Amino acid sequence: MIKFSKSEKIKTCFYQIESIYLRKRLRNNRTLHTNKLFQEMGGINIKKLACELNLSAATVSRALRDSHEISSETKARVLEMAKKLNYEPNPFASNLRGQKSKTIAVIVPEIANNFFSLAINGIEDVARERDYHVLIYQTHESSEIETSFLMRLLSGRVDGILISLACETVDKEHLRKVSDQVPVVFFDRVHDDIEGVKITTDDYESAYNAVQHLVENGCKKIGYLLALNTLSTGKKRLQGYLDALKYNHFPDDRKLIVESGINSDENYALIKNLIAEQKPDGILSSIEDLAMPCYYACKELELNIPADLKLISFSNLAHAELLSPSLTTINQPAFEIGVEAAGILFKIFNKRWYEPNETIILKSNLIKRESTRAVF
Amino acid sequence: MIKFSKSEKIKTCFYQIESIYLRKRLRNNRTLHTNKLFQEMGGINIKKLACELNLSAATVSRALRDSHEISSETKARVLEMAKKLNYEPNPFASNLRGQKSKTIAVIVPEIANNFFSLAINGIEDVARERDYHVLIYQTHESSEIETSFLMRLLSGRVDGILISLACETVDKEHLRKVSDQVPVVFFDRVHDDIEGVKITTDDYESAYNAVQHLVENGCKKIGYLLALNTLSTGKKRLQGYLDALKYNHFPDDRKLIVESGINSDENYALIKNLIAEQKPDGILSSIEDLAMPCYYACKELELNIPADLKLISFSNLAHAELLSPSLTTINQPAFEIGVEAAGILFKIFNKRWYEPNETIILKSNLIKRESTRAVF
DNA sequence: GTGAAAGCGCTAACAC
DNA sequence: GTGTTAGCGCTTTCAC
Repeated sequence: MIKFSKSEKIKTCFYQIESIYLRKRLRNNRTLHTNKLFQEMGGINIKKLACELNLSAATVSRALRDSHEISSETKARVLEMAKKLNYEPNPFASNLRGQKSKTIAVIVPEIANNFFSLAINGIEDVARERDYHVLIYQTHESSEIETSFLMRLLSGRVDGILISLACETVDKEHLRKVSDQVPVVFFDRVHDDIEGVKITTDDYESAYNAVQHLVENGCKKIGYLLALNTLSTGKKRLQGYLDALKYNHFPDDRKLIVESGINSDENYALIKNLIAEQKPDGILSSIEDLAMPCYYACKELELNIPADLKLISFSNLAHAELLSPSLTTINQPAFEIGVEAAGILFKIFNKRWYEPNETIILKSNLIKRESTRAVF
Repeated sequence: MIKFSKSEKIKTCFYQIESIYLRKRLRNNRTLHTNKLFQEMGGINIKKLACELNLSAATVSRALRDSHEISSETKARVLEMAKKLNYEPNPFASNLRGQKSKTIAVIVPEIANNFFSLAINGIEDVARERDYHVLIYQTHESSEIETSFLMRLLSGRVDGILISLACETVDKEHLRKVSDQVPVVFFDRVHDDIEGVKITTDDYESAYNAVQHLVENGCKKIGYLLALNTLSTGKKRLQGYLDALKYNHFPDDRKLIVESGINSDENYALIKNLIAEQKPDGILSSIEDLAMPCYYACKELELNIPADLKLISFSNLAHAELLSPSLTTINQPAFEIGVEAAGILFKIFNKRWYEPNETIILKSNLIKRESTRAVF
């Protein structure tokens, strides 16, 4: 038996692989695949690993997946060599074979948003625990982009999808088509009339309680900054506001409701106009982005928060405490929503989820601060 | 010639595929791959598409890639049918074949951070333009997690990597190994002694100018909240601070430098201690997370910002303006960094980048606000 | 201009 | 306990 030194062994392995190709090339009289030889020389794959160990690829594959058919001695050898050569199985090959991608997709309107980045944080944590990969897509609130992402994900690229819908969403048909083919879990921004598992917060109750909080602290005329109204999420917040007004026998004055415009300049103008014209003494904002302009508008109109106007907003601002004045917020458990949504997706993968149309509702937190303090 | 209705045609196609498998199964006397038939009936693939069009898979493939060999009439037919059947090529198959994944990875310490979420926003925008997918990983500042992500990406899962290093990073060896095999672009949190393309901001100048700004507004004793000091990014900020002190003939007092601790409670204690004991009249914070505790500490120590203590911080807080008092910030162009980093990665892909060791420096913006206002 | 067939790297089925 | 082989869906090479 001839003994090889390590480097000689590697060379031998390379020549062995090369000769296979050369033989085939001669046999078929074909040109070699453009960069095949280069690839063979470059990356380390299961064949080379097997060659190095004088084993078959199948055995190596089994050893790496800790199959019971393989002797523990062989397993140890394989694992050691795999580590030494930094071998990582090619995911595309195994995915193609096993029809599993070990990847989930997260589709959100914007990443650079306190709520969504916290939710993604939660999702990524859960995914990492399970050695899953996370693809991120942002729709910028465009239904068209959203649909195109969904269509691109139909091809088996991901095992499941977590989605928070764009405001503009109308195309429910596409959503249904997708969720027929790949598990989808909706979070926060949902549509009640689309079937599926949904994780939301108690939007109705939160809005209702927010109004109650304003009333208790002396508000008589409460405005509402409306957003997400194409989604169930937004509709519930609005309904909570309206029902709370009714409960307090406040008139239902639509002029007190401002609907978010097309950009932040327009929003600012609309909000300033609301405050100047209608003179509300309290405002509930259904999203954080509409609460900030209130601060600026009050500054410009020389109104004092909370003396002249009390403000409360759905928000995941980390530093609401440090605003001037500190902002009373309805704090959604964004991280937990991400964890929960991802957790359910994995349960679906493992066939441990039996409620294809369940809605899980997490509780938001009303954090009372300066902006709604009673002033006598 | 027999004509089929559409549904009959589909059935025929299915039976045709089924019969292929059944024949093989008989021939080989093997059991059918577990879920093969189900798969065949489920997803739409190139074979079924081809079958539907009475073409070969090869022709369909070429038509979809707009090859010049295919007649425009055929192309049109294929495209139409592909659209009708919602056909999306299986990415794992094409990736396996073409050794391209159309995917990039982004590795950051934390997603839920204004700077990183903005950078990811920029990256995602560029990726979407090019029909690339974006994988997200967060290291939570752990070098171990970072290395394990990098190793998992060695297998060809991604065409390139964008990374902002964890503070804890020490394992430069692994980084080198990875960047030998797959293009890597570093952004913001970089190590000068690792080779590679880097996108950073003018950290040294920013810190230097921040100190100058404090001095100009009357500060005589300026503290520094130190972070990222294991990285070049942090070292440059510190050096900027130190050099500016020297320029102003301020003593180089290490007691004025507080190094970020292991958690936010410890940070708060350290910072409060610095302010109480050393009584600085100005503080430069090298990261946003250390600036916020200053507000709380001043509140507790009954010190006024900016009268007793002026504060300036590296930060991408959207609402620095609304803090009380509004915070003077060194604003990094986070979105642009993301765009730039992704842009360079794509240039590398297209072999249009020839500077494997270049550092691109974008300018940060000093935004002067209340927290550093001169008080006389 | 189109079809047949090989092969990307891996793993399941079967053989021994 | 290990080796051989086929095939995941796609693209490319060669044949016509």
